[in-house]
Amino acid sequence: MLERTDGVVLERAGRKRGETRERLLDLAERAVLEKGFAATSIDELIVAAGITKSGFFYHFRDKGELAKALLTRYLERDEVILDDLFDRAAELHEDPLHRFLIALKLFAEMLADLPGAHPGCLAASYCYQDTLFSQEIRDLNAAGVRAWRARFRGHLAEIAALHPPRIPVDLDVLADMAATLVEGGIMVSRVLRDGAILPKQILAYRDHIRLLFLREH
Amino acid sequence: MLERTDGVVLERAGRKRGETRERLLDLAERAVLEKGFAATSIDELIVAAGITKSGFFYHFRDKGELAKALLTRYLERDEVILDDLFDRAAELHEDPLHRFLIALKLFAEMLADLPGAHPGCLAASYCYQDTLFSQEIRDLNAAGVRAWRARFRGHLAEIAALHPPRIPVDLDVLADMAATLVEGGIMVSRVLRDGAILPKQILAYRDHIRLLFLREH
DNA sequence: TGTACATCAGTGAACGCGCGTTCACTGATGTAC
DNA sequence: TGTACATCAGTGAACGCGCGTTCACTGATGTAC
Repeated sequence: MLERTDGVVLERAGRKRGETRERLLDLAERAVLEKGFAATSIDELIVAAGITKSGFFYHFRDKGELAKALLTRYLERDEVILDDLFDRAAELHEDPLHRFLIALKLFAEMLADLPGAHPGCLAASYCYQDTLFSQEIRDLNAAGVRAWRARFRGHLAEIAALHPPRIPVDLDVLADMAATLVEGGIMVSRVLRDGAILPKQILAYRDHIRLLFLREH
Repeated sequence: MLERTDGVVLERAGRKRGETRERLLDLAERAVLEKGFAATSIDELIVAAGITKSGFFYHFRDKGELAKALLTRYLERDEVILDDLFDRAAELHEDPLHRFLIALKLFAEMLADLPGAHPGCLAASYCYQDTLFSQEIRDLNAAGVRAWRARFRGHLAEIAALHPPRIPVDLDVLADMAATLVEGGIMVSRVLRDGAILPKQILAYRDHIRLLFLREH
C-alpha cells in the first residue's frame, strides 16, 4: 500500500502483470461500442481504471496503439468463439450439413443467452469511423471479415459436395450472408433495443440453409 | 458580388433560400459516414462550404441540431426511394409475391449501379455512437427501422395469405431480415471495399423468399 | 414610386474547456553475482 | 545472504491546439403603406 499526497490510498498489491492494461482495454471496448472511438477519451478511461494519464501512455504509445490492441484482441476472441462453436457441433453429428445447422443453433442460443443485448461489434464500429484509423487497422478489419467468409465458405463447400443445392448458389455470397446477418442483426437489435432480434436472424439464416440443402420436407 | 477585406471575392448571387444549409448537410453527411459524428468538426464543414463559423450557427442552433437534421433528411429520402421502388414493381405484376421479387431485383440493380460502393447508412453510423445523441434522435432512428419492418411485413403478409410458406415463418423476423441484410451488407461491402457484396446479399434474400413462397421449381 | 422597417444570411472576434502528448522523475519488484 | 543494477508500472506537471459556443454587429433583400 502506498499513500499519495492527496491522501488517497492505493491498493497496488492486487495488480499483476498486464492487469491494468487489460482493464484499460475492457473499459475502452465498452466505451468505443457506446459512443465511438473519437468520443472515447483517455481521461475517462484512466479515471475508471484509477491511474494517471502518464500511466496510460506507459501501456500504449498513443491512442492509435489502443485502437489496434482493441481490434486485435476482439478479432482473436471472435475466432476462439467460432472455433469452439464449430468444434462442439462437430462432436454432435457426422454430416457437414447437420453439423453446420447445429452450429448455427448453438450460435443463436449463445447470442440469446447474452445478458441484455449484444454489446456491439467493434469491426462495425471501426468501419463507420474508417478514416480515423491507420491503414494497418483497416487491413486488420478486412482480414477479420475475410476470415469469416473463408470459414463459412469452407463448411458450405463441404455441404454442397454432399447435398446439391435446390437452386444454384454462389457459396461466397452464402458465406458472407452469415457475417452480414450478424452485423445487421446487431445493428437492428441495438437500435430497437431488442436483444432477441439478432439470434432470430441467425435462425432465419439456418432456415435458408435448410431450404437450400436439406431434402426431407 | 462583394469583396472581403482579405481580397476573396464571394459570389453571393448563386445562393438561394436554404441552399447553404443543404450544402452543409451534404458535406456533413459525407463526413459523418466517413469518420463518425464526433470526429466531424464544424470547422471542416464551413471551410468546405465557404462560410464562417457564425454562419453555421445561423443555420443550426448547435451541433445536435445538425445531427437531427441530418438523420431526418436521410430517413425521409430513404422512405421516398423505397416507395418509388415498390410502386414501380407494383406496375409490373399483379401478384404480391412477384411484385415483391421484382422490387428486390430493382433494389439490387439500383445498389449495383451506384458509383463506387454504397456510401454507408447514417442510421448504422448513429447507432454505433448512440450516447452522443439526444433521446429524440435515438427515437427517430428506432422509428426508421420500425418503418422498414412495417413496410416489409405488410408485403410479406399479403404474400403469405396467397402463397402458404414451405416451412413455418415469423413474418416479423423475415421482414427484419431485409433491414438486417442491407445494414450488414453495407458494412461488409465497406470493410472489404467491394460494392458488389451488398446487391448480392439482397439477391440472396430474394432467393430465400422464393424458396419459402414460390411453388414451381 | 418612395420610404421605413423587418427579415435573411451571414461576419469577426473572443472564450474556455478538454483533448492527446511529452518529459523528467520514482518507488516497488526481479535478477545476477 | 547481501548488494548492485535493471525493469516494471507507474506519477505529476506542463503544453498547445482544436473544438463548440456566444455575442454584438452588418449588408442585402423583401414587404407594407
